[in-house]
Amino acid sequence: MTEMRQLRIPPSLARCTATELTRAPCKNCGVCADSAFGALAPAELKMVKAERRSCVVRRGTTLFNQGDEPQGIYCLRSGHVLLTQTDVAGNETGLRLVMSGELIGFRSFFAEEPHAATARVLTPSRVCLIPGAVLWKVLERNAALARALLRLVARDQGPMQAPFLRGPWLSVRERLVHLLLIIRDRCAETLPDGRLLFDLPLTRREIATMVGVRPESISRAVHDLRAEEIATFNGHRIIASLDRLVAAAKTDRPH
Amino acid sequence: MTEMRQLRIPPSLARCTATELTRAPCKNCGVCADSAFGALAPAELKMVKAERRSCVVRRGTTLFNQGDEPQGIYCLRSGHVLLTQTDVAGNETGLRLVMSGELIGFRSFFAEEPHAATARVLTPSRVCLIPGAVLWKVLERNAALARALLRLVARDQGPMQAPFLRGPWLSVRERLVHLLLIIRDRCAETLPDGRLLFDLPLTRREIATMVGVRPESISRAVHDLRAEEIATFNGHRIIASLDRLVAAAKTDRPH
DNA sequence: TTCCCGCCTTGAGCTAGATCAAACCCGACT
DNA sequence: AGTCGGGTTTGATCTAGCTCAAGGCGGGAA
Repeated sequence: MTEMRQLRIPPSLARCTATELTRAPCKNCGVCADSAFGALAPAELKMVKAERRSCVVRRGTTLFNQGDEPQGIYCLRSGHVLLTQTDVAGNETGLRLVMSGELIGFRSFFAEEPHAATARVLTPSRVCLIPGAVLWKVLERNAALARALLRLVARDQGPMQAPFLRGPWLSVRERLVHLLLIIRDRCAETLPDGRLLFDLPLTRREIATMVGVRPESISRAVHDLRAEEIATFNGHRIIASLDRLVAAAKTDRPH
Repeated sequence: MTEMRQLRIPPSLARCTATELTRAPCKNCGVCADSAFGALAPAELKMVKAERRSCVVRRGTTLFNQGDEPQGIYCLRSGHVLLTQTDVAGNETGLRLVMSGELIGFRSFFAEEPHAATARVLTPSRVCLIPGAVLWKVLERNAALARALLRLVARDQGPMQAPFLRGPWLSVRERLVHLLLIIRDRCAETLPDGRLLFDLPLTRREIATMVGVRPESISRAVHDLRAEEIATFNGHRIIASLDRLVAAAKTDRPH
């Protein structure tokens, strides 16, 4: 318990059982080098590596909750995380589906505001927390990192937040198709027969938050897509034909 | 004409008539000091002031179009600008209503991508363009500016882009009410009798893009709001009672 | 002045998706 | 095995907002 506080693990993680909150040394991790932190000089990278802490979390854990004060930036070394925002009436909106290798929580951190979203773990994940203090220290003297982070934050309003995905212009079926196309390059693998395999344990409710409709509507849309042999949803396996997805999208995704 | 090219005025501005494209010296302008550029040292501020150029543009002018390559950051010294995004099918979405004193175009500039939106002038405006080269030069050595700009960009996904404003959860009437509440503190003045006055020449169509519905629906919602004595829309004048707006919003705006 | 074009308003119908409800499936727990 | 609870499916109904269409208003140009 004392150790956990030392690690600056956010309170929401304190619920984790001992087995999943393994302290991991975080050696030889290339993830950070691939992300915006590629701009770091070796000495600076060493500073970051020395300070950051990693842990393993299971599905359902929240890395942080809407309203929490940011403590730093999270780096998702493996697994999947869903960022959602809930309004006062309790309506949940999916903002971003985070894949392994991506950073989490940086927007609120740099906005210097409480987290505007909740980060919930979808699949067993290994997560690093890079404390804010180190970040500011390194930023102080590395202009290239500043530029890389500005680019990261500026590009954050990704495709999943594209207004056209939620506007009244697309049917539920089209929105679902667009969603698959949007996350395709980051989380789908191509099967030998050319079809796409998405391995994500998304509930109907979670999908619904991402395209702004009700879960029942997703059920019906899924049914339609199967009937038209465009895509099948079996548990956490989604298998789809790229050609038919593109055809069903009708209007190409912009930008 | 040669002078205009010297000024690095974007091509979309080249359409302006001579009278509105006045070259203004941009002296004694406090706007930049109030914005993120407050982090600048006097010498750096002088660099920026030396390089930037200002011009006066009329309603309908576009500062830049979706797809254009960013040339720098615009500073709106006076007037109003609407940022919109259009998808391949021609559906327009209003992203941000820019008020005087605010910066424009910084997101795409720092994303180092073509502009994702079009900036259209709503009321006669005076605009400064701060060329990208100066920005990078100053950023190189001023970590405080980097932090301020990170904050600016991170906070950019403002309330108008809040998902709850477009989701299926709010009626058109409620969305319109929320829109007024959202822009209130930045563009409404309080009349002697306590009511709010918004002085903005917004067409029904422009309002519709901001809340993601059809112009006809706005017409009907406006009619309702007048009937219920919540707000009146006369040309470019919107007069509303704050109390009744808040009551009509039902669910308080989150965050 | 007249014409014209774009914006606004209002009406009438239609339809996609929300809403409510029932039944089913399945894994976790006792 | 039995129970329980959450997720899913499917049906029936309802309604808000889209769509199309017609008419009015107003400002700018010839």
